[in-house]
Amino acid sequence: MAQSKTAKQILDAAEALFAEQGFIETTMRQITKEAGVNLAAINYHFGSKQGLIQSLAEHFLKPFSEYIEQSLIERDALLDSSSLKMDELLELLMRALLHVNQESNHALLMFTRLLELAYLKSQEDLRLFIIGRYGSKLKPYIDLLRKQSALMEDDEFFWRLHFVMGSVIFTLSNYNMLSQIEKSKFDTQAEIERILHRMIPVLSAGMQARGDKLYFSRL
Amino acid sequence: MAQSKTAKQILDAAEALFAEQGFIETTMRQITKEAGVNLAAINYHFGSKQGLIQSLAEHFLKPFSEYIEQSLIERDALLDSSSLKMDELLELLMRALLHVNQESNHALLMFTRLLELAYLKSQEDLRLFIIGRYGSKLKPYIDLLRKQSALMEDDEFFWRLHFVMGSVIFTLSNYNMLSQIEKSKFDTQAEIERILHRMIPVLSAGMQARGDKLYFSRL
DNA sequence: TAATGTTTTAAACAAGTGATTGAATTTGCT
DNA sequence: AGCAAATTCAATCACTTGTTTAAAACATTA
Repeated sequence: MAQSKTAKQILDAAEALFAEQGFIETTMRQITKEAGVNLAAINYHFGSKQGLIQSLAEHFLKPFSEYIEQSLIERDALLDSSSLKMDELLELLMRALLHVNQESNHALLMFTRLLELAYLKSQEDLRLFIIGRYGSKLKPYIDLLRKQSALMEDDEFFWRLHFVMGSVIFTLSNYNMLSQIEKSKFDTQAEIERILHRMIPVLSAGMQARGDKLYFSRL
Repeated sequence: MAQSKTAKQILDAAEALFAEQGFIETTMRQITKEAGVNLAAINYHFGSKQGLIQSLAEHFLKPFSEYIEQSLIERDALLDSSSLKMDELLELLMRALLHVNQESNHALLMFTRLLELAYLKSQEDLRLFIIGRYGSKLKPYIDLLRKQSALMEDDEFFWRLHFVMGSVIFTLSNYNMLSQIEKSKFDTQAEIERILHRMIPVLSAGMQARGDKLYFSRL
């Protein structure tokens, strides 16, 4: 058996709690209580709390990056670099995110928490782990995104990627809390889909916008 | 007794540490050690750690919102709602952020941590405190932003504001860490200024982008 | 069945957290 | 100066964190 019953229960409980509260805020006692297992089970099966997080990280990042890789191959985007326009590239990204979310309805938030942890918090370990493991897999996609963006220098593109990531991560992180306040939980999956789609024309316009040199001298 | 020497030292140390590490990650022992005061001083002068955070919150949010209020008055934007175009509104926002940063070079990051805490973490107390205290002051600015955006429904605008906030918060949160890695700390203030200005055309295009009818039948 | 390896359990550990106390000290005022 | 209020201080409290331990229970297999 590749994965014991207890380990599976821990992963499920941790996924839900991490997605809802974040990694640091979630304690091992919460996880094990929710999972109905002993406190020591996490250390026994995953070595440490960090080990549990990394285990979950692979679980979500792998299908995500593979989905993007596969999509690019299917659509021959790697041969013809102009076959996919900006809107289509972004929609592909959104589809990849939703694909991750199909495994469980917490997956997307878990995924977001991971990036949040890797980029917002000073968690250099996890950050390097993610980049080293999935950076090369995602590079072709980034390259395509670059080609469909407005003409700009490397550092300008670098920062625009941050703007895009910020929008996605921030919005999805917030969605959880906002949905509780608005109590419009009738159809979470469809609602997330709608928000992600709202981003496409906005981010597309942003990436294609001409960088205005006027501002650099004005302030 | 407007502010004792000890309280001032605590505020300075807390500002630097909070900006660098975040609120939860920074302990009272770190702050008091850095400030060269006794551990109990925080509770004596601010009641609690949360009291210290709220005190700092006011210290930064007040000049920020007042700067925006004042700028709108000076430029007669409240009388003529079309006097300021989208780019100018966003530049005004960036100027307000930089204005806050003039008091100290940690101010902008502190400011960002505050919004991060209020929006990303489930800190309902601070969230309501901020909205209740500064929401009404910033409403005129939001209204102007709305008027200069593409025609859209309320919820669409609501989410686009999130996209913008996400870009700003995420990018500024990241800047601190990235600048350490790139060790290009030659001129922090100018570098932040450059990044903020990079956002203007991107965010401007995003807010003015037409919502794609393919995804929404309502608009 | 008996022995062996694996898993679960309750309890405790070590290290941290923010908050509180009461005595010592400093300060401000008449 | 002297007294009262304000402030500082070391010590400690009550509590939480992730982790470890060693015995108990379970599972597997020879």
